[in-house]
Amino acid sequence: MNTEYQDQVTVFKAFCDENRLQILEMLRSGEKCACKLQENLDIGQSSLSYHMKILCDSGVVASWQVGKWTHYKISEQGCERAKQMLEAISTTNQTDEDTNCC
Amino acid sequence: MNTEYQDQVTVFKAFCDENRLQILEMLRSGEKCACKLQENLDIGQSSLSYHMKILCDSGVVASWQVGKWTHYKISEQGCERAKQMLEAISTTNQTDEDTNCC
DNA sequence: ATATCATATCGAAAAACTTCGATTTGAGGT
DNA sequence: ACCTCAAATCGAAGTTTTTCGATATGATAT
Repeated sequence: MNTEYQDQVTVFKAFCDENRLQILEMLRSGEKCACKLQENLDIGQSSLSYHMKILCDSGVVASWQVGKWTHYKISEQGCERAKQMLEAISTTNQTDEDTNCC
Repeated sequence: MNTEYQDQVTVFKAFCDENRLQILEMLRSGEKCACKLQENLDIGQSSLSYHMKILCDSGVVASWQVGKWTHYKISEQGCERAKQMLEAISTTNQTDEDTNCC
């Protein structure tokens, strides 16, 4: 039961940090490699790597290697999954509108 | 610049905790008062109150008083706002697809 | 093979989040 | 006015997240 929600936590955690949101905004304009992302952020290299891992784990960002460099882009598929999750969470299914407890 | 993202963090934080996701699932079937929510959760009264505050601050949940009791329900408006945010975050606007740095 | 460079990982410190029990607040009931 | 009960707030403890500097890994170039 608890593990059921763990998936959703992993996804939405992507959007719960200002640095990650800034990274996502940068990726909106097209794929980027880590060094490019680093330029506009006020964090160290290891911190960026940490955030990119969280973003990739969420599925919202995809990465691939090109030589020494790691490239990142927004994953359409991952975003679609996030949207579906949000839709599922927020859609009411009024089964007991009348069952008031107090 | 930082405050721009703070809004989004506040919204998505609602979905980043298993207890809060469980609360949201309970609210999907209709409005509930705190005591009803408490029954199905393994946390104390003050912790529930803490989570409800985060949910209400996000806008995803709305609350109102009925006598001594506080009632909660999913806010259609708040959910719509969250969806729009997610849409905005994940929609690519390919302005520099060619600008590869490395 | 050695050196170099980009990124990932590690370990520890700092910051933020979550939890609890105790107290406060605020609405009703007597 | 006083008591009771539901929920909010407080302060402290426990847990998780984020950060950094140092080191490891892995690919390329010399």
